[in-house]
Amino acid sequence: MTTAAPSSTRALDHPTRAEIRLEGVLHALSDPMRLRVVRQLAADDAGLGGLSCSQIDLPVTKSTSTHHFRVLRESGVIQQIYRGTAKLNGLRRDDLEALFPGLLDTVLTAATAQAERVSAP
Amino acid sequence: MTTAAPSSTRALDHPTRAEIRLEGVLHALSDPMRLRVVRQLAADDAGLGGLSCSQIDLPVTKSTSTHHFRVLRESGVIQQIYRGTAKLNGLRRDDLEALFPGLLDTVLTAATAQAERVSAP
DNA sequence: CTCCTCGTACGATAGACCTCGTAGTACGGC
DNA sequence: GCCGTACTACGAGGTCTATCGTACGAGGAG
Repeated sequence: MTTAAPSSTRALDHPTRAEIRLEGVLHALSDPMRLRVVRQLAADDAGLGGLSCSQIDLPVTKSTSTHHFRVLRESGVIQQIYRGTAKLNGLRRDDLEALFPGLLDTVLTAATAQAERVSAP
Repeated sequence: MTTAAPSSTRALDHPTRAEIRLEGVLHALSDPMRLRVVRQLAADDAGLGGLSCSQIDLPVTKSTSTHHFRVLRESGVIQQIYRGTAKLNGLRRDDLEALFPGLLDTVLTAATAQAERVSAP
């Protein structure tokens, strides 16, 4: 069938706040590619409301990107909304902060520190 | 044996502080069993200097326990020292705090919060 | 309308991971 | 010296993951 999909607004499945699990979040963040995504989203976070998938630079194919975005979404780390042909991604800061206070910022700070440490002379 | 193994003090391979990677730590903490180990070690941390493997209660076989302890050690989360026939485990709080300030405590707090949330009525 | 871009779905593959069981080594007690 | 305890090593099974390639639907640009 082509199936009667309500095409007005394609909706995506997100876990509710209560469904977000710490192990899932940690697992999502433990992959270098996904950590990279989260860092880029965090950098943008202050200025805008979301980045499209293609705005985020990853050294993998599109299929793999889609996979990582899905893992991030299903673990509750990011939120995805369709906007025309693009899909906007944003961190679920409020939910994460309510569930695990300070976790996201601590991980982001740690990631930045490590990046500087690794690339340091 | 024939091989001259210095049996005086069996040494275990630990990563140096500089070798500890954030992704490795997050991955180590993203497994429920290992998170459980870390929580028990943290609970003991104030009182003693280490718990033997068998003092930590895990619903898996010993082989599996050994595996998880190894992952925790090789990722730099815990330190292991032989003491006679037992092996004492302790968190590497200083190293983790130096590399990723606040990370361990934030995760431990989050784990406790989630445990209460899940088992709550 | 036609095309082009954005992202998805599906299948495939190779590697990692969690779990276990059995056999083996190191150390302390008798 | 002999045995029991504590943990390890090795191998195996089953599942999950990361990556890719190709083919497809949805929406804007011309």
